[in-house]
Amino acid sequence: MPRVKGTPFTKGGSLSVKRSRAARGGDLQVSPPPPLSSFQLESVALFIHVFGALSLPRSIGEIYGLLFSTPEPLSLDDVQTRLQLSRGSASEGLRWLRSLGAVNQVYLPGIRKEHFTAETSLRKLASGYLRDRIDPHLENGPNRLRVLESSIDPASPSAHFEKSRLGQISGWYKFFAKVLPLIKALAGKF
Amino acid sequence: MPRVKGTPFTKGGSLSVKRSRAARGGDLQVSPPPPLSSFQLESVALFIHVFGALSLPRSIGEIYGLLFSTPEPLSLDDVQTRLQLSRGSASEGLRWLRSLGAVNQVYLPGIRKEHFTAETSLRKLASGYLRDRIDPHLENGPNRLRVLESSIDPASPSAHFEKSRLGQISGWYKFFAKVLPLIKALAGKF
DNA sequence: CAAAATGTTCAAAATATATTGAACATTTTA
DNA sequence: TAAAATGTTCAATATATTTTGAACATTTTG
Repeated sequence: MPRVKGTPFTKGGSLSVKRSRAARGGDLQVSPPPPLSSFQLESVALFIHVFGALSLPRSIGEIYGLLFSTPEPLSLDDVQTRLQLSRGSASEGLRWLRSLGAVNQVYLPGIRKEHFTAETSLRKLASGYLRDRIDPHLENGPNRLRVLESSIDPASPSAHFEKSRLGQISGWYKFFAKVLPLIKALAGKF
Repeated sequence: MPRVKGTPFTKGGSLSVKRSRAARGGDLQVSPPPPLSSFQLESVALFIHVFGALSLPRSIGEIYGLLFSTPEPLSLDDVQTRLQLSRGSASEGLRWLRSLGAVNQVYLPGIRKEHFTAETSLRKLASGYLRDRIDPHLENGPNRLRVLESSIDPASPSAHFEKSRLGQISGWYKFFAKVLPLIKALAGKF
């Protein structure tokens, strides 16, 4: 069930002479956006849910779900029309997914528009996500540890306690340094 | 740097005769909330960041950071006063952390108020987080797979493609079923 | 080159989430 | 039992994030 909310009507409306972007471009048949198959609908719902679990916006889930459930590569306009998203959302969502490596660009000979397909290799998905959303935090780790350490006054009575906490955190970083590569490696087998 | 925003003054103010909640309770000295040490300040900043990476609210990070960096158990009022949080945030934040297992209740003999300390065992932290925020999604997995499968029309020309996608997803679930216990096990060593 | 097609950006609006604080519930004390 | 202490809840408000859409930039076509 994509797009329950949305803005059902715009102010400009029928006054405008030049056709809307959506009405102009893309597929040959114009007005009625091709309805989604039930497999597509279910996939979109599933990925809205999955991406939501990672606190990612609904539109991202919708776009990935659509591409995942569609055999042919789709263009920006296809995505926008079929999901009834705004141009901006479709563009930024696709860009985000691309930068993560969750969506691949496909060049179709003789066709202007860029087309996209879903990347389904778990290895690529996982490593993209970890690279973009987890690793950066870990890279700052040593820095943060140093700052924290320098905030300890060795003369203070709590210095001993604070040092033990510092040790704690540094252990956590080591854990992540060990476990992340392991996850990436395992993901390669799926 | 906790609480940059916040509401610095209230309307009722000095008219009210009965002392404010904060002024009444808790520590012996009344008005000036005990200032945080620099180690505490840095810890709060660190955990706001860490929890933020998991898209969790700032107040949760503040509370955990304070408890983490404080040797003595703190009461709800202590937390509220030192972080300048609202009563509701402190209460709900502590409850959330408790339910996750990230905060332990401590009963101090002869003292009414409940007191809390930070749980620092990575095993407990990780398994609490996974149990509350990840496992539930995986448990729905088989269900979701079944729904998705039943949305495939075997007669349709895309049935073959859709079945392969279904297989893909079921592989992903298997990956998680394999990797999560592994993470929990490894966390035990840190 | 001008017009059309395509893609991106970003300020404003819509939506979602977190925080506040006062009312309420419960327990303890005297 | 009444008053005080403690803790929770939740409607209202504040804050943050997402979405929209029209303006803009860039590329391609004729």
